[in-house]
Amino acid sequence: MKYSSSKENYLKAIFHLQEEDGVVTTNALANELQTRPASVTDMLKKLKTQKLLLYEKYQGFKLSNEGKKVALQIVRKHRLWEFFLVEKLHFGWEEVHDMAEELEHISSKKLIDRLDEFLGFPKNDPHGDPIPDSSGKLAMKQHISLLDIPLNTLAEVSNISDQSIEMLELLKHKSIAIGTKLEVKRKFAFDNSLELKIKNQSAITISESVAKNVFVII
Amino acid sequence: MKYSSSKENYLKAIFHLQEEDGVVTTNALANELQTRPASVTDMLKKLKTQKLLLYEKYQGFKLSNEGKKVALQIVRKHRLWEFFLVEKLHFGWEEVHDMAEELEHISSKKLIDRLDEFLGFPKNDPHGDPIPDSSGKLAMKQHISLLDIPLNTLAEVSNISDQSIEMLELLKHKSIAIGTKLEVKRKFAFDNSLELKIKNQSAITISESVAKNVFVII
DNA sequence: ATATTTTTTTAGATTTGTCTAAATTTATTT
DNA sequence: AAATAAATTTAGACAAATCTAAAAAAATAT
Repeated sequence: MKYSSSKENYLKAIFHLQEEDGVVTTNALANELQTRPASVTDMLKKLKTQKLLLYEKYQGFKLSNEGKKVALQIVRKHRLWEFFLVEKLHFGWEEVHDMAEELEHISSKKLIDRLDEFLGFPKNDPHGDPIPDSSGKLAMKQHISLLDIPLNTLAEVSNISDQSIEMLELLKHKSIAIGTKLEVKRKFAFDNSLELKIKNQSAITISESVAKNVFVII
Repeated sequence: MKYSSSKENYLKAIFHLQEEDGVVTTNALANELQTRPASVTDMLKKLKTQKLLLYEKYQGFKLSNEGKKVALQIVRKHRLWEFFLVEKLHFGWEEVHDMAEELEHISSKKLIDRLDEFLGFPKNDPHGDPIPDSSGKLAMKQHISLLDIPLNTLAEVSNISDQSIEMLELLKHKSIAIGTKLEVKRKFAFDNSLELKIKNQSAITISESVAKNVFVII
């Protein structure tokens, strides 16, 4: 079955919001997709007709199994293309998102499976997010917030949950990226700010609000 | 400026028909795009409004300079993606067309220039068609002797330099004519004879003295 | 528990690209 | 040169995805 780019975008957005907040609302979805609530309602009805969504008006909605399957294939495509753009075409991981938004709608499954093979079956995309396998299975791995790791323990940045331009700009300035190895040296109780040490660099400080969006594996 | 996939398809189709036949007709274009003449007329008006096409009703049409420029960028994208699919993802050159039809509408110019670089600035796509450079310049097809083309590369017979009755009789027997598409499968060092494969036919052998008079474009 | 606010949905319009059927223009025949 | 045929265009309709404005339902506050 093939779906329009627009439908695919809805499915992906619902999938992400569902993961994050458990429940998805019409307004939240409209906000995520930069559109109007009325447009969302229109599309929800279409997705229901195609059995991609379980939806009763005013009663909320969530993806059907089929809808989840389609969403995972799009997530897979998005993340593999991002990996390709960074690893092979040498883009920075902060500039690939928009290109991947387009590439994720290329339909051929054979193409994406070949791309996966060409890239060496990567487990995570350049932002640290896991890449679903060919059958759509998503490996869960535990990302821990910087706030929750013990002092003086080497940790590797695996994921940035807030990927706003502003956040990325700040992290770039502090030399923090996916894969950066660091240790938390001090925690200040007053404002929950952290002092970090990155190998071969001088100590830096980040606020609680930044730290809670930086996830690591230890 | 960004154009819809549909507009891009029209521009590309007009470009190709223009190359081939000099003049393009509404019917020919409808046939090429598998659509109806009425739909073509509708689109021609839109393309004119956007100054991509010079068009006066009932008087025929052709691409403006701007339209040609856009068409060449799409051709560039199509051929680079085909090259990528064959060289990097190991698809056969006969199975990549539909995928490239989708990929050619990915908008980022930076992406396609990086891809070009990644691929080593190839001059021709897997079908032998020339790839426009970053500025949209299209290298003129050169006529090369069959003796000088690489193995397993699709070539189209463009010229026969010796047009004696004897030569033409021989070529007729071998089913070789202007426009015939073939590949050189083997070169025998002993007598420089060649083994050729024409689509849908069994392999044939020709001598060096015949081959040097058959020119092709790749 | 009623009033108010917020969220969601409906009704009707708009844009893009397509279609069919009919009209018009151009080309071809006799 | 008039008649016929072919090519092209117009008129009016439709589907997909979106929008605005208004109505309906649910949530919240007094």
